[in-house]
Amino acid sequence: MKCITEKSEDKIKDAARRVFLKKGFDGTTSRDIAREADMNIALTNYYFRSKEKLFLEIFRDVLEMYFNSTIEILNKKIDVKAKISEMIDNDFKMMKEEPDMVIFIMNEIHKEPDRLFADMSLFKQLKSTYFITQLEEGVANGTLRKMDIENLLPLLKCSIEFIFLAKPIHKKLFNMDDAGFEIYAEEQKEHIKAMICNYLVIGD
Amino acid sequence: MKCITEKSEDKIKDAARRVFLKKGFDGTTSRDIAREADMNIALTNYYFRSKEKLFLEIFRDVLEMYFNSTIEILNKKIDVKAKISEMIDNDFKMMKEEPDMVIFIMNEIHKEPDRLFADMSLFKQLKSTYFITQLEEGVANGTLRKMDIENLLPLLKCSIEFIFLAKPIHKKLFNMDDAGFEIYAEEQKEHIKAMICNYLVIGD
DNA sequence: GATTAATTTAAACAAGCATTTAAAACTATA
DNA sequence: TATAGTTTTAAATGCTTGTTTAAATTAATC
Repeated sequence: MKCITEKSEDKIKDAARRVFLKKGFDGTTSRDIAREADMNIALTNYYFRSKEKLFLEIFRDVLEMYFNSTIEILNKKIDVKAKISEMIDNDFKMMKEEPDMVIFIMNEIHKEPDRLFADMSLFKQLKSTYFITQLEEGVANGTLRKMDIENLLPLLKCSIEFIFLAKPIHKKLFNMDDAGFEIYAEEQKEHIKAMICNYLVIGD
Repeated sequence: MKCITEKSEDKIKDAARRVFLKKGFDGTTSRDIAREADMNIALTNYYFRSKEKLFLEIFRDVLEMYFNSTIEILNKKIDVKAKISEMIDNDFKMMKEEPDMVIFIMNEIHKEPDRLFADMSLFKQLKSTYFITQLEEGVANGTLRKMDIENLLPLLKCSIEFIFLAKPIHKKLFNMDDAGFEIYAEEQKEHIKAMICNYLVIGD
């Protein structure tokens, strides 16, 4: 992944990504980024023209990363139960690899909803996945409860993402260390899979 | 609620609460607060000594507000199904009244987890509610699935809170205006109640 | 190897930041 | 009404912010 001699532009972008994800746009200074990248403070503007433009580039990338794996799974030719399980596993993996991502996305969109318009194509893709067809077929078959994608998708996303969002609260409230939290999260994951399938799949 | 002549100290605190909730600590300047309160910029420091101290007072209040109604409901002498329903209704109401609250809490804790230590008593209260006894009794009875409070509580909280957290995304993704979102949220609320009870209560 | 272009640098820029100052304007008590 | 205490004010504090400058250094082209 990492080149021997990473280009300055990429070095800055990678560093900025790390800092922005941790501290958010408002909490990050140009000097923070330069320090993290180990580069001169003027180079951010030389390559990206402004802090705002650099941020928007990164935000676009992060949003894409957040949605891409989901879209991929939703289009897989596997049955609904397996798909739900994989969706949740994937979210779980994502939250472990990029624990700052979801709170970052939610917070930046909350403060400036227009930032969301960065990439419309992602939304179009999400609205035309094979999963939607599967749900409709299942309802017609009588194997699935009637439920719109609008209602099901957030259920799949929220449960895992929320416990990572609220990780500090959980650790404090239930006296867990990081290892304890991992065990707890795995437990929770299985509950969620069972609960959603239970509800969606008729006669499960 | 609002006095005819609100004391300056309260005027500043109320204004600061509004601004902090909307923009977060980093995104809020002393001048923002003074402008919102329509007061001289020096008065914030006159009454609260610093922006940080004012913030911590407000953060404590918000955290208390977030947990208090939950604790109250968990201690009610009503059956588990009714309690779950009321918990979810309460979260729903809270998110409509204070849409910025949850993202604010999550974000500030994420950036500075030590802020959470502001009020330990809330956590103690949460860990000794009547609901825990009820769950244990239900498991002993064979009426409830074996499930720890650690696993159940986040399920109750996450589903409603998450769709409000991600409200801009939902509106954009599913082409909703504010009215449409309200209808959608009500729908989702009923799904969540049914799904959780379905899973928890044996033979439901 | 000289000349042009691209990159990096230290220093400076004005604007905005949280906070402080000291004087002014109130309010309450005598 | 005079006096002491509280509250509010405009102005200034020193520091940090994002961004720019112009010179220095490196790389590329002939």
